Amino acid sequence: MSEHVHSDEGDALLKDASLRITKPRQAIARVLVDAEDHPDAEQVWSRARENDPSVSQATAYRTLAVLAEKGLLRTHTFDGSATRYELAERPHHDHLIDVETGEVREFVSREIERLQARVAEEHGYEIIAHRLELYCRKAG
Amino acid sequence: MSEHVHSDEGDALLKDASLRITKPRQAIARVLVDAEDHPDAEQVWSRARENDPSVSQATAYRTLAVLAEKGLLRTHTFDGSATRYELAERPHHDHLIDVETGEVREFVSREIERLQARVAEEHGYEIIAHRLELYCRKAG
DNA sequence: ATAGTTGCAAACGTTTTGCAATGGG
DNA sequence: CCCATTGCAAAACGTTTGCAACTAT
Repeated sequence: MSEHVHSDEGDALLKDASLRITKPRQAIARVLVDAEDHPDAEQVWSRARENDPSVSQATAYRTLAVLAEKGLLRTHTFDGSATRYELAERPHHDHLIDVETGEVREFVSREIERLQARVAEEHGYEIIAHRLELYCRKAG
Repeated sequence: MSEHVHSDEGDALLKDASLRITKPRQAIARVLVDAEDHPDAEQVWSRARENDPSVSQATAYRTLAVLAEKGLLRTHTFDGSATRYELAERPHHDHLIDVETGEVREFVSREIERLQARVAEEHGYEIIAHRLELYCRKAG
C-alpha cells in the first residue's frame, strides 16, 4: 500500500524548517528522505527533477542551504570535493571511507566520543559538533 | 645572526619534493616553513608576495598542489571553505576549532587513535589517514 | 640545450545572487 | 492580497589549465 503517499516525511521535513510547502521543495525533500547515500547538491537536484522536472538548480541549492542551516540536514565535505548532505534526524555517526572504491560506511564509537569530550574539556571547551573520518583500505 | 639565511628549510622542502629551486618557490616554501597557523592558498600566495611580489597565483596553487601530492604538506578543508595547508613533517595531530573565533588548536590522543584503528579493523579495513575535528565553544 | 617552470588570462566546477514573474497561506 | 518562493541567467568563489616566454640545471 501507499505507492506514493503524499510524501508525508518530506512535508514534515519542510514544516520542521518552517518552509512553505511547494512542489519544488517537496520534490527535493522526498529525495533527501529517500536517500540512502550522501548525495551532493547536483545529485539532489538531478533526483528531484525525476519527481518534478521543473525544479531549478537555484532552488535545490537554496533549499539545501536552509535545511542545513536549520539543523535538519548534516553536511560533509570529504576532502575538497562538493558538499554532501544527509538527514540530521538520523542517529549520529562517523564515516569510514574506502579510498579505493569511494564507499562510505557509518560507525559510532561511544568510547571515542567520550574521549573527544574529555579532550575538549582539557582545553576549556565544550563540543558543539565533531567530524571524524577514517580514510581506509581493505586490510590485506 | 642569520637575518635571512638562504632559507635553508624552505629549500630543503623543495628538494625533498624534487622540485627545482626557483625564486617563486623559495618565497612560497619559506611561507610554509614559517607559518604557525593553517593558511589557505590565497594566504600563502599573499604572504609569498611579501617575499617576492612577482609570484603568481598559479604558481602558488601549483606549488602547493605538488607539495601536498608528494606528502610534504597536509591539507585540511574545515567545513566547506578553502583548503588550508600545513607542513606534514610536523607531528600528527587533530584539530579543535573554536566556532566563535575561528581559532584552531591542535591536539593528539593516543587513546582515540587506538580506538580508531580498532574500528577500522572491525570493518576489515586498515587506516590510511584520518581526520578528526572538534567544533567547540568555550565552556561556560 | 632542454626540460621544467613561469605569469597571464581564460576556463573550470561549485555555489550564490539579482531580478521580475509566480504562487502559497 | 502580500510576501515567500521561483526560474533564469549572470556573477562569485576557489581552483585548474593552455600557452608562449623564460630559466635552472
